[in-house]
Amino acid sequence: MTTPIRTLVVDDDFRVAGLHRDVVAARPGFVALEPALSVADAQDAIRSHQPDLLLVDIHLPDSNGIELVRACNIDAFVISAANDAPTIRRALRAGALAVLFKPFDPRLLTERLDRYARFRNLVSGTGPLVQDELDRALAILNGSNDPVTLSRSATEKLILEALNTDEASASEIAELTGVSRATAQRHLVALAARSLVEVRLRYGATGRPEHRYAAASTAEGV
Amino acid sequence: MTTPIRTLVVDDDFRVAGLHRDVVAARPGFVALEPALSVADAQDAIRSHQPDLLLVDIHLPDSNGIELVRACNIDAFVISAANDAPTIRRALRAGALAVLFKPFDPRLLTERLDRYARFRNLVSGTGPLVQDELDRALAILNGSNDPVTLSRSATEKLILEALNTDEASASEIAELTGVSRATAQRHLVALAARSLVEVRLRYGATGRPEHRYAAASTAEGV
DNA sequence: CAACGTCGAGCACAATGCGCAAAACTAACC
DNA sequence: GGTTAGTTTTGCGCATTGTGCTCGACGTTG
Repeated sequence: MTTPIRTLVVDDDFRVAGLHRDVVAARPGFVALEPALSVADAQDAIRSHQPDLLLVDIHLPDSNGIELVRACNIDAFVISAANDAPTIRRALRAGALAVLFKPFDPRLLTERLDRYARFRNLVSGTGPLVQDELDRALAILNGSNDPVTLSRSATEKLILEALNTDEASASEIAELTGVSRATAQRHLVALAARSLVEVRLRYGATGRPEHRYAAASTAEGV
Repeated sequence: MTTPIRTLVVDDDFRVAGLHRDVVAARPGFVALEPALSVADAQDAIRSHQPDLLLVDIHLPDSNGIELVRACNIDAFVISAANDAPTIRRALRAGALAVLFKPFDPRLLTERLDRYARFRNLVSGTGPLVQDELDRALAILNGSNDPVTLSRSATEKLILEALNTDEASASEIAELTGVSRATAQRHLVALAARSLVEVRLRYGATGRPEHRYAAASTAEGV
């Protein structure tokens, strides 16, 4: 497979769109088109550039990303801040090959892109497929073969849940979760490094400034 | 799962439609509607009966089965005599949850129906899904051939009995049962993957958090 | 017979908690 | 203003515990 996969990000949040475009651009075998910030932009870009893959946010200013996916005969991932089951079912029925819940670790997108590339390699021809080949391709896209190295560890999940929508220090999270302060801090620092958590410093008391952590607001702003 | 999955077969070949309807009708948890022989028939049946799942042949006399799948917000399998890769890609982009190549062994349809039922069970709620849950549901639908049988080996039975109503670590279960710690853990992990066992992490001691296992509560029977 | 699945032993290493030193702040003092 | 002391928080190295994996043995099945 020598032809790069042209990928169009469709998201009205300029910063998120840029982040996802950068993830795509960094992937060997992929070419990232300039993101589209609306369905109308996306349709223009689709006409101009014939992308092979769309990364479409559900909530777009002028329409619904799911309808865009349904209407175009292009492979697509749906990206969603909404994670209610009915929305997800609608996305799958519209033809989404994957659904990713914001905010997600960029490595999850990377992994899904790689899976898609392998899937695409198997179904990209013009000749006949046999059932086994198709099943294998779909298993690559959706299978559970890979160990859950890219999903959040149990402790990470616990810490993110403890954060909820509040801001907290590492000590407070430690008390809420039962892990030690040092462990909570280690995880929070790592999550911040991956942009899943935002950090703010609190001054005014004696001693070092306290790091306050909050869940990343990229999803909440949608 | 108490509500049967109403399933509509859409195929212009009366005999094949009847065959597939019979496969569906024979499946516990499924109700087969009277097959539709054209897209127009199908649209009538969809309005009258609100099917949960369509089995749609691509080649229909008055239109294209893929367009029917695309246009309706209903879970669908596509059944196809055509097995060229471009057609398959179109079907997947239209939202087909599975693609089956005619002629196929009825056991393949049976297996795919069962997978769909389990997938549906996981995504049928109205509440939020997390990424892991969605991924697991899709893996069930399309994953490699994990025979997630409900039968239990002797060792599994032994371990479940040792769990009883208590919470225990793999080491503790190993001592109670006489199997090795690694084997106990293997089985407990597999049981957890099948939602028969619940896992909780215990923090506070030096060293990795300890996985504590408990028999799944009866809430899983919903 | 070969193939396959399960098990146990042993090992590497992942992930935790502890203890402590350093960093970084505020308040007090000169 | 600058300097120092006290305090709080961070960050790190180390020891410990638990997990996950490999590989060979063994029993079962075709």
